[in-house]
Amino acid sequence: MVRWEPGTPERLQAAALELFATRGYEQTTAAEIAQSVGLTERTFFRHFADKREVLFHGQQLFVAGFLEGARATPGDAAPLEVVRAALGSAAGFFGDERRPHSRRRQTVIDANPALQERELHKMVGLADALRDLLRERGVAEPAATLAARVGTLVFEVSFATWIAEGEERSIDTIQAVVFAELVALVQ
Amino acid sequence: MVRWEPGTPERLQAAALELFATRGYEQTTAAEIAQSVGLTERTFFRHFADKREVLFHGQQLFVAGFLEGARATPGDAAPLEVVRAALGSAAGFFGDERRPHSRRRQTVIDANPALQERELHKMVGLADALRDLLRERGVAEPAATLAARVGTLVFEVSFATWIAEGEERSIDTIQAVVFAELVALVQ
DNA sequence: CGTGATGATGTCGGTTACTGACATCACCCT
DNA sequence: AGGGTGATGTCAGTAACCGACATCATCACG
Repeated sequence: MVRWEPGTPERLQAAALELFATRGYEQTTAAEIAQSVGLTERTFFRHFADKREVLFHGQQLFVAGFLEGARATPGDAAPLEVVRAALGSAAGFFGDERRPHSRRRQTVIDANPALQERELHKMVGLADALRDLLRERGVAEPAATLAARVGTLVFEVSFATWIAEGEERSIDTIQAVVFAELVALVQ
Repeated sequence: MVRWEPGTPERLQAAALELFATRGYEQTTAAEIAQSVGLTERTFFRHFADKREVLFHGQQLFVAGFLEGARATPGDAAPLEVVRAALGSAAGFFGDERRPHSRRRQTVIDANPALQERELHKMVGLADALRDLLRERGVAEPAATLAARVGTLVFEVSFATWIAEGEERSIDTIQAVVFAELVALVQ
């Protein structure tokens, strides 16, 4: 018999998603989320810097994968090749079994500007990390920033498509299409 | 003698920028901003939906100009030409006389994640409006979203460069360079 | 010239997000 | 057995907001 159930942040996250999806984000208090898993509000805020963060726990894995893909590329690869590698490696985190959960989560985010702001900020944070990686490889500005931001843009658009009702293609496939569209656009 | 001084939001904005720049954003309360121009906290929140918004008052002019430039383009122009026109027209709002103020404001934003989130959200809102305009002109997805987001990306990067210490080129000039870099990147 | 509508503001009370300080208490190591 | 550790609880406080109601110069209109 353990003193505390393990996986506290995960249980809080699951409870939060459930409550946000049913009652709505603003109609759910942090205290309610905590109580629904037998904890107090204070404990909630020990695990998450703020109420929004509860929906973003676990993203480090995705971010790490994204950057790992970029890093695994040869040191003299063209910026857009590094970006492509990052996208490919990130796609590994979005298998078909994850689609329903991602859909549910995204529905909550799309309904709340406060959560959208946080999501955008995370994406730009990821782009900034990729930009730094490109700079270390000698890519100058503004090319490094442009390449990195284009990478997260392609991901965002692809993810939104992957999530869409009725969509069945893998995110890999979608990313390839979106990337091709972008290249075709810029001529 | 008028009952209320006119330009209440503008006075609040000026006071807020001053206080944010000196004391810091989080160390400044909405009540303090209001008091510094002889008003109450409640009045502050009647003019701004939240504390962050005070720094974004007046952006409608920029947004309107951006979209106006896009709309002024022939109906069969290529997506990227529409985007280019939007950028050119937006540049009109950033003359040299505005540079010191923009710098000061951006310093405050760059120092506060909460303000960065809001700024990003505004940019994506602008991209969404441009995307809708492109869709009305028959541009399909994901090209419409990609073109629109690329437009705000070029603006963001150009603006950041324009703001940089020692930079003296006009934002027009910078935008042309950034745009060219982006085209060169995507080959 | 009175009067009632108007609109920006003030006042007040309440909720909720978040924080610091301190207490608790099962577990683990020695 | 006993002290250290780490996650949690408790409590009090600050500040961002919001709803409801009061105030009061101005102004249109009769």
